[in-house]
Order: sequence, then structure tokens, then C-alpha cells
Amino acid sequence: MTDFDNATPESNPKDAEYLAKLQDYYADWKSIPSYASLCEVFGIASKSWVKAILDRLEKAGYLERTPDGMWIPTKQFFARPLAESSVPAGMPITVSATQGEHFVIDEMLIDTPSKTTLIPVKGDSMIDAGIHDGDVAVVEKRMNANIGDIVVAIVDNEFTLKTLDKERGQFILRPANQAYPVIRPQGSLEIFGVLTGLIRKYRR
Amino acid sequence: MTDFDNATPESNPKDAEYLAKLQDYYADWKSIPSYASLCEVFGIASKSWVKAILDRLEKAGYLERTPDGMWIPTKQFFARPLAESSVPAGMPITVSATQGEHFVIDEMLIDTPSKTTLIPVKGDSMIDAGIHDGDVAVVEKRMNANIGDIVVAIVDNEFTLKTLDKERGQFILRPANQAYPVIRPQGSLEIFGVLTGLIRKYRR
DNA sequence: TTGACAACAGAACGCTCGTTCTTTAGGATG
DNA sequence: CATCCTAAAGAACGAGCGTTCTGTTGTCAA
Repeated sequence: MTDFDNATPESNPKDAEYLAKLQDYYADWKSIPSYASLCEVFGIASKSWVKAILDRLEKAGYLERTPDGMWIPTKQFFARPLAESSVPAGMPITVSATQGEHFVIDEMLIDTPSKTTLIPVKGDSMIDAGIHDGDVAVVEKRMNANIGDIVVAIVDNEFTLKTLDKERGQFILRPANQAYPVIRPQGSLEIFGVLTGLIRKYRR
Repeated sequence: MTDFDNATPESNPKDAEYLAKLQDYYADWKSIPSYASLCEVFGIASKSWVKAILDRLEKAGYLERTPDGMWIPTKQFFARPLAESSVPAGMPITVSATQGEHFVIDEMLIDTPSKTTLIPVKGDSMIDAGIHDGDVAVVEKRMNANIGDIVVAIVDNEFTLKTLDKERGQFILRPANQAYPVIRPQGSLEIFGVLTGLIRKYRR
């Protein structure tokens, strides 16, 4: 069959296959099932052997257990390969084989799901900050922000993305494009949230 | 406490709060725990009430059950609200209450997981394209690309991110920064992949 | 050919989990 | 003031779960 070479040195080759099956299952169901179900997933008949496999995958760093004993995937379980900027000459371009840093996009960008909102960016008022029309802003909802943060404020009932600054004791909103004016709100400034990430998708 | 207004019309307001707690828990543990643990998560003492809540969340489309009865999150569970750029006057700032588009970051950026790699961007040679030092490029590995695509090419055993162009029948790599020269590779040009997305994280 | 070991299979068991049923408290309604 | 509904609390129970122990099979080496 096909070879799965995601195995770490400390896990034996068969376990890599079991891991792949578990990853596929998790992609479908977003959960790790009971030992009984895992027997079917792995194609074996013994619960005790399932446990042995999971114990090894835990040792290899792909699984963890919650305080109440439930199996959960680790970061390494989801990890996407993060390539390094330089590759040695002659090396085949199998980025996935390299260990090292990995990461998960959702987790990287979002700390508190319930407070995070995505807002599409309109216009080019922040283009000098590398924020383009059509990008998606990852915004964490909160009232307070620091000087220099890029914030989503509500001005004239519209969301606007600007850098927060202070001028003569007054908060102002500074665009990153000379074609746009600085916004000096009279009275209070209503801050919706703080920009914590940015996503851009290129048409393919 | 704070209000989380992620509720759909068909679920009562308290459930939105429970959903938020469950989403935050899931973000931490990547699993839905037992009813006993959910009591602590929700801050209530009765397992039967936990079940009632989960049943309602299932009806509302946030949860499902596997064939063997295990609770699992649905797509809607992960979907992040996508705000619209204008909000009506006087409306409380409940962006999430708007139905309409939702999306999942990972799914949006990555079409074919097995061919997708993340590469951190070094340097500012593409800054005019809004690609900054420290950004993470989402790259789909493939050999061919079209003129105008931003590609990851291998030049002098280093990854380089440039726009692919053609000049007098020859492929060239065009930076998006006047301080950098156009790269005119002699002989063949080795393309690693095509830029399909971009991720940026702001320090918080 | 025999012994050791790895890779499972199968059974036994106690305990936790999900389910269901009953009870309670508070607010709204009439 | 009685009643209804919602939002829970609490108990009772049986099935299924994870754990552990023992049994079986195949393979390789000495």
C-alpha cells in the first residue's frame, strides 16, 4: 500500500498508519470515538490493542488526555508543516518530512472564539499597513485599546479600520493612506474591537 | 456578565451563553466532555439540564451525534460570524446576530491539505503587494503557474516569493518593491508552488 | 525445535456515563 | 391566590466504557 511517513522515530511504522486513520476519522467527525468504534476504524478486533496503540501515540505526542481521561488530539495531531526559508541543495522538496515548527491556522489567529469576529475590509484606507480591499480582518471584540493598535471603530454607524492614536489628549483614528484624512471624532469614540489578525485569499 | 449574542432565532438567549462556553471549552480541549464535566463548564449542577441544553443546541444546528451517540460539533459550531460593513443606526453592536455568511478559516484558506504548506515570509521584497516580513504565506505546491500569479520559486537553494511574469519569452520573477531587482533566472525556473493565501498575526 | 517476542484476540469487571423520572423554586399570568 | 411554565436540582438505573489480565498466533533467531 501507500507509505505514511509521518511517524516519529519513537513510534513504530504501523502506528503511522493508525495515526493516519485516526486523523481521517477526526477530520470527518471532529471527535475521537470509543475504543469499540476505534476497533472498526483501525481494522482490529481487540480493545486492549487499541489502548496500546493510543498509549504509544500519546507517548509520540499526537494525543493527550483530559483530566477526566478523555482522549484528545494535540497540536501535533493537527499540525501543518511550516517550511523553513532555506532548503539544502539537492534535497527533494518534501517539506512535510521536515519536523520542526508546525501550526494550526485557526488556533494561531483565534484565542477566544466567542469574542472573535471576522470583518471584510472595504476600501484602501489602510493600504500602507498592508491591509487591502477584500482582506478579512480578525477582530477581537473589546472596548479598550492601546495607542498604536489597529482598531475597528464605529463612526457614523459604519465600521472603520484605523490606527488608534492620541493628539492633544484626544483619541484620533489615523488611516494608513495619505489620500485619506485623519478622523477626529467629536465626543466619545466607540471602539468595537482590536485587530488581531488578517487573512487574504488569492483567486486560484 | 457579558452578553454573547451568537444565538439564532430558534434558540433562547441563555443557550447562546452556554454555546459560547462550549465553544471556548472546545477551543481549549478539542473535544466535548462528559455531562458531568459539562456541569462545571456551564456552571450548573444537573446532568439532565445539560442534556436539555445540548438537545436544544442540536436542534439549532450547532451539535450533532455520531452513530454511537457521541456529541460532535457541526460546521455551524465553528463558523465565525462574518460581519457586514455597515450597521444600522442605534442597533446594539451584535454583529454576530446577523445571519448570512459564515466561514471557517482553515477551510477557506486550504483546499487540498496534503498539498498545502505554510511558509513564513522573510524580507520586504513584496511589500507593495501588501505582503510583509513575518506574514505567513499559504502555498499550494505545484509545478506550473500562470503569468501574474505570486509564486514561491527556488532560487539559489532559497525560497523566494515573487510575481511570475514573462519577458521576451523568458520567465522572470518580479518583486513588488522598487528597491529589489527583477530576477531573470538563467535556464530553468524551479517553481515550488503558488501563493493561495496570506495570514498575518498582530501582537496583542 | 524450541524459546522469545511482537501483535493481536477475548473475557471479566468495576465504575462512569447518559438517560429518564421526580421534585423544587421562582416568575409570570389570569 | 391558584396555576402554569421555565430553569434547574437530584436520584435511580442499566448499558457501555476503559482497564487489566490471560490466551493465541505468527515470526525470527539460535
